[in-house]
Amino acid sequence: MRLPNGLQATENCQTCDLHSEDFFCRLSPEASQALESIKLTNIYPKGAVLFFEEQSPRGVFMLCRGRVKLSVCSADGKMLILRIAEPGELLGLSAVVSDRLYKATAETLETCQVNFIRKEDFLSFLREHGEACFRVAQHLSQNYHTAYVQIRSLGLSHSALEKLARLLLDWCRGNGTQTEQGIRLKLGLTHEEIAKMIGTSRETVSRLFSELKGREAIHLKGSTLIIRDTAALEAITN
Amino acid sequence: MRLPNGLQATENCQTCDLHSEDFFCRLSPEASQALESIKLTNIYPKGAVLFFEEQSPRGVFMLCRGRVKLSVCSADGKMLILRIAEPGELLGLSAVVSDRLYKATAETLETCQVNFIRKEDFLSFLREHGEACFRVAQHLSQNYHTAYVQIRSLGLSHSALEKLARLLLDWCRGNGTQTEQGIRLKLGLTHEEIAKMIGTSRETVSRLFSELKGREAIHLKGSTLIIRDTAALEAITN
DNA sequence: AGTCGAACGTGACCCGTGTCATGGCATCAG
DNA sequence: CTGATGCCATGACACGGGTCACGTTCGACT
Repeated sequence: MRLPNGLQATENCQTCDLHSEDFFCRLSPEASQALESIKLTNIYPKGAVLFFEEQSPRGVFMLCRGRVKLSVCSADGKMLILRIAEPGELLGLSAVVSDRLYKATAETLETCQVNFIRKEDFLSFLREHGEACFRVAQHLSQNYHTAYVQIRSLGLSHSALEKLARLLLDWCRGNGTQTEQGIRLKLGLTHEEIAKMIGTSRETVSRLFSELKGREAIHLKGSTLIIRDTAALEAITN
Repeated sequence: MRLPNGLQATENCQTCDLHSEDFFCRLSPEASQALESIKLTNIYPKGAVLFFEEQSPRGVFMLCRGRVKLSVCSADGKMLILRIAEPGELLGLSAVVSDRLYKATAETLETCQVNFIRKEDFLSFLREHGEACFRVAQHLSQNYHTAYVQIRSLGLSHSALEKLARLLLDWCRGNGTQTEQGIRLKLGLTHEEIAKMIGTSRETVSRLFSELKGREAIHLKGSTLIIRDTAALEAITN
């Protein structure tokens, strides 16, 4: 199960499947309680925007249920998706901590449960709870790491095929389920969105999927994708 | 002046020109003293490697004097420069905080003075000093921000020219000095290294500089570059 | 069933740039 | 002076992939 209920999150993190970097987990009872008292729980429908790029930060958003798309946009309308945030993540964290503008736009991909904490409340919470502060640092480290992975993908790839292969292998680790035919995973994104994740065009993504199908490396049926030949993908990424 | 002496760094930060995100500044006397007692000062010659990509972290490096190149390398030898670290930065921070491997290689570009702090010492220092912990979070935020800028540059640019223009404008903000002919800045990197910063080839960088000279946007004499037409560069970046 | 819009597939064309190759121009050691 | 080395400049060429165009498939709704 995903995080079952925001209000109980701090008590039952042993039983939920959130990653260990989840901010809720393993806080002391006092810190947990302080956090409880300053957070505001909201439900957002699909397509809602939590915050916009270049907006001045109002606070941080703890994602409890649902996925959120984080993207940036250039002046001429070209868009790049930074990542898809999963439950357990703290969005807008670096903007609040370093008192800068939000650097990305956060849009829900499905119905989401979100706990909002006002900037001032969050900062004074951090000032009083050193342990939480350390967890924030770890969370930021994690963000930095995913940014680094994307930089590698964008900057070191020789072709769009290589970037796509990297992305698919990444998804395997996160959401893949092993079957006898290969690793199966549900891709909840359109070709258009995949294109925006690897900085290429929709048409190219279509063509690359065709190519990988031709090479028998993958198999597509509807929105379920089966990776038949992991080694082939790894060979592409060198 | 740059950070004049590692041992006095915490006392005279008011007078040094390090950025406000500098980790040394504005710690309480107790925290400063604790930091003093666990740091080890070293001098490295040009070309020395502080740590390698994929190495397990030994500690963090406070850069006091000199510049350090942070780069990543793909399996087939292609290299990408993440950024050039300036005095005041804490290198290897995210690896130590989140207990992962170093994600980049750090190589000195010139003679550098560096304070090293062992991982265990640094973590227990953070545990005992909440204020330092918050500064670490801010520092990581800053790192995340520069990573984000690079992602924008790599992912949203339509051409190598656009990426180069972005890089030059970036340098203007950091190291540029206004003159009557335009903004002058010393480029301490070879074309090869510039190419590795924007993910292109050395030849392309040469060609692009020629093109910008032809457009009268810049002027090159030796290693000093004069930006004659900032607006032209901004137009390129949209 | 039919209709409509969103998402996907694929061909044609052409610009940008990676790669290879060659040569100029510094600095430095012998 | 001469050769070596590192850095920069520039031409030729091939190819990846962005863009435009059009057709197909799929699911949602009436």
